[in-house]
Amino acid sequence: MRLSKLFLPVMKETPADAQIVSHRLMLRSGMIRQSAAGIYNWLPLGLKVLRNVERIVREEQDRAGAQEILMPTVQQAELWKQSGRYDAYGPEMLRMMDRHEREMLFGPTHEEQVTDIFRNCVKSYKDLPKNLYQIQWKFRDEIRPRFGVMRGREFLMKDNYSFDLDEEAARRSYNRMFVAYLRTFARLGVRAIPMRADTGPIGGELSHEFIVLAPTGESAVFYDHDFNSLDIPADDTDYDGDLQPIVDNWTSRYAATEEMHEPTANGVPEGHKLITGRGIEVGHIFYFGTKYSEPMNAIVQGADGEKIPVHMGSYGIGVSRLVGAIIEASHDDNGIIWPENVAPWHVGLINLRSNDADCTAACDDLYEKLGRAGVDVLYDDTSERAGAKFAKMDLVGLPWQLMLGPRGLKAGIVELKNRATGEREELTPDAAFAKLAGGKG
RNA sequence: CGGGGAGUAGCGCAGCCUGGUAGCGCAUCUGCUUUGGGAGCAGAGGGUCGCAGGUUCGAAUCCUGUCUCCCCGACCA
Repeated sequence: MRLSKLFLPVMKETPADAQIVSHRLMLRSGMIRQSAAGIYNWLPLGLKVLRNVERIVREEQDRAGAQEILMPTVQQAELWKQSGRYDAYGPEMLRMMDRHEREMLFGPTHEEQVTDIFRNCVKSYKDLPKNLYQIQWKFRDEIRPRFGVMRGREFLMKDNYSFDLDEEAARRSYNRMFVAYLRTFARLGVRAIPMRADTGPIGGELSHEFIVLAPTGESAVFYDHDFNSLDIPADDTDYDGDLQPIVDNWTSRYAATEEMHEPTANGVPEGHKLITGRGIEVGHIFYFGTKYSEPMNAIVQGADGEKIPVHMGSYGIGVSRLVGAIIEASHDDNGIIWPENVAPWHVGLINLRSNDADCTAACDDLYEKLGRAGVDVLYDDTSERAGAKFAKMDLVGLPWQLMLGPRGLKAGIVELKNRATGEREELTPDAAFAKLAGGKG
C-alpha cells in the first residue's frame, strides 16, 4: 500500500479526551475515531489489525473443533423472558421496540439465541458434543464507558457455546477451549495468564479469566513466577486427546486478580516467587451446566430414551478490546510496537527523498519486488520530510522499517530498523529484500 | 447513578469574571527556499462560539433550560 493513497488521519497532538496510552495511540495513529461515548468508527489501519486478531482467533477456534456461525445483533425479548434474564439483566441491556411494538434488544451476549438454535436442531445424544462460535458485535450499555475500545459499549467479541451430555464431557469441552485460548493469545503476541474467576451464584471451579499482562493494565494481578516459563501447547496438539495435563500444568500455580487475591494463604510454594503486576482481562471461559438448557428446554434424548438437559459452557474473547490490550502491552514513547502476527503491515518502506529520481526508482523497485514476494509493505511515497516520516512510521508501529535515501544508495546501502528493539542494520538492497522476503516462507 | 470538569476552526487551547460582533499554536492550501528524526519565510482559506429560550441598543461573555463529551467512584469482555 502506498501511503499517499491510504486513508490514515494521524494526529500529531494528543486528543484531550484520551486518557490511557492505547486510546491515545489508536486515535493518533488513525486507527479509530470516536462516534459516541463507547462507540467507535474503525478506520483502515485499525480495521486491518482488528481483522488480523479476528483471523487468529478464528483459526484457533477451528483448530479446536469449534464451528463458526453468525447470530443476529438484534434479538427478540421473548427468548430472554424464557431464560429469566430479560428482567434480571437491567439497564445494561439496550432495549428497543420494532414498528409492531414488539420488544427487541441489541444483544449483549448470545446464550439464549444459541440455546434456541440448539434446541430446535439437536434432539439426540448422538449429535453431541457440539461447540458453536461467532465473532459478532455486541452492545452493553455500560454506566461509564472508558479506555477507548478497551471498555466500549459496542464491542466485537468472539463467543462460543459448548453442548455436552454431562459434566464430565463438558469438562473436556472446557479444556479444549482452555488450550485454544493459550494458543490464541500466544499467537497474538501477548502473554496471557489464566486466573481462577469468580463463578458467582452458579459456583463450581470451571471458570477462568485470561489476563494479558501489561504494565498499564486496568487491575492488579498476582501470579507465580513460573508462568513466565510455561510452554504454550504446540500447533499439533490433539484436541481429541487428553488435555487435562496441559490444563493442570497451567492451573496448578497461583494466579489471582485483585478481587480474588489472598495475600496470606496464596499457595505459592517455598522458593517460588510471587509476581505483582497489572493486567487486562481479554478472555473468560465458563461452565454453567444446565442454567439455560433447563428453563429453555434444550433437551436431548439419551441412549436409554431418557430426556437430558444439555450441559453448556460459554467462552468469550474480547476481540476489539484485544487491539487495545496489545497496544498497552507493546508500545513506547514514540508509538505502537505491533507483534508480527497482528501488524497491519510487515514492513514500512520509507523514501527519504521522494523528489530524487534515483532514490524513488530504487524505492519503487523494492516495493514491487517485496510485493511480488508476498511481503506486506506500507510504502511512504509522500513528499514529506524525512523526520516527519520517521515519526509517523514509529507511531504506526510496523515491525520493520526499511529506509532508502540518496546518501546511502550512493554507497549501495539501505537501512533496516527493527521497531521493537530499535536496532539498525545497513545492508545492500538485495540483502534487505532477502531478509524481509525470507521470513515469509 | 453520586461527585467533579468541559463544549470557541480538523487537533490543542486563550477570550467569558468586568457584554461592543473572535484570536493563538499545530494542521490545511499557494509560492519560494529547504530535505536522514515532526523545516523556514511570505500569503490564503476555514468558526451560526453545542443547542433553545431570555435579559440588553448589543451576548462567546449575563440568566434559565437542554443535549453531548470527559474524569473519579460502584459495575463490567
